[in-house]
Amino acid sequence: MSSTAYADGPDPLFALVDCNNFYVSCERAFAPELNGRPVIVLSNNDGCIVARSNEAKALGLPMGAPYFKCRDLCRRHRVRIFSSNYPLYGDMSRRVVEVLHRFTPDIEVYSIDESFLGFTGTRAARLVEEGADIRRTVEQWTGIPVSVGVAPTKTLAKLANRLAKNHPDAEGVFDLNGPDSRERILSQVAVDEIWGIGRRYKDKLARYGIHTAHQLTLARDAWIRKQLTVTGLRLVWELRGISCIPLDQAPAPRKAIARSRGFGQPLTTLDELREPVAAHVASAAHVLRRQRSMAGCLQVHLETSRFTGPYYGNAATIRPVAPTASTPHLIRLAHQGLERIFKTDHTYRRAGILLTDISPQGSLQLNLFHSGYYDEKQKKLMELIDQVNGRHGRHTLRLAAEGLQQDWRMKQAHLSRRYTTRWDELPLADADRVSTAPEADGARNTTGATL
DNA sequence: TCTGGGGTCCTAGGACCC
DNA sequence: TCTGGGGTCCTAGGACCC
Repeated sequence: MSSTAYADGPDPLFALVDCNNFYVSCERAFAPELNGRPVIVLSNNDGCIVARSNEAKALGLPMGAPYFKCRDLCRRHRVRIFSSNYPLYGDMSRRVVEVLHRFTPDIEVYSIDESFLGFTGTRAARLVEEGADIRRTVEQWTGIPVSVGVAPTKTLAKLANRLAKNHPDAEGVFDLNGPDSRERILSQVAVDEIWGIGRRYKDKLARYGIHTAHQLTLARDAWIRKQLTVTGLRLVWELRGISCIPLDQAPAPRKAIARSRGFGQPLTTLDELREPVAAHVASAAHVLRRQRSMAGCLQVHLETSRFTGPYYGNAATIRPVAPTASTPHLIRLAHQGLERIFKTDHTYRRAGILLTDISPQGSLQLNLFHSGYYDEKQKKLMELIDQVNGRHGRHTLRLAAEGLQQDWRMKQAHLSRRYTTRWDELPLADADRVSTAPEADGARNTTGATL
């Protein structure tokens, strides 16, 4: 991109807005007594640490660590523990994006807690001031603190955002727009802090004596292309200040939709396994229909524990006669696959499904000899189910195959309320003090477990 | 006892064809 | 004796992201 395309002002700029410790901040937004205390959020099944407050980071609790290995440390320091509450985080994320839309229409929602914003023309010139404004507004309106990185490319904006978080005097906004200071800053950034450079590439680059972002920008293009593929070359150009990765405002439909989860307790029989497999299919098929697609291929997989005992894992691939988006059809196929790979005398810990060969609905080549697996009648039925569940909650209508007991459901011992998406779990305002609603349901904690 | 889940893109190599 | 060359499609695996 060159300035000639924007004759009325400076080059376009990107701002990356990233929520600080997002899941922890969501919990804090409804339980202010958690401010200033160490807080962590656990992955599904309360397995690993996936979010930490700054106080928890300071205690040395590592990201991604298995919770059971940190339990003692958490207990000693009275760390507040939460199970992942995705309905809450998803809704808070939507609110943050809504606020961002007040600042620019050019937004790429990159993940649940990050968005790229695009600015051109004269507004780009005062983007640092605007960044401070964005920060104030989002925090005031949603309760979520964010950091803002400003730069001429998305890769540099990612880096600027990291600096905004780590530099105390940055006050949450960091500008990597000036080419002069950039060289000095990049020579203090380790290569694996760059978006797109992971551990493998870090090791590889270290073998050639490249340790900092600045050193990487000095490497020869042909060499980079060979070592890091075209993706890496693009990234290095971006570090040099040349924008190669455009704002992606309308993400393409998914090419694969996966659902897989460890069970809350091990399962051993085929009958028990049918239920989670059916539930995974129902969930993936819902996403499939939401993007108006059909799947031409389905995989089922099944595993014992990777950590204890002899490992067994297997997968089956099944193709419907024609692509379909019908939950009952897909469940039938998944169960066929499950029967093929199931073996007795194993304790299974995880099952999953994968939908691939995804095509848009309506593109089906009609076969004269059958009416197609996803005909109008099927489609109407599925749309009705999706509508009801959209209005009254995800699990209002479900197929018998998904089971009622659902003993395999994941462990969530420290779940907070769904403050923003359930009427019966709303926070209550009590005189001049906002508190959480009294315990209405024994299975849910108001503010997580106290250890 | 207890170790997450869901994606994308790129490349190399094999099969097959002319 | 002498054993081409190029294209396409598919898959597995590697690397990365949050």
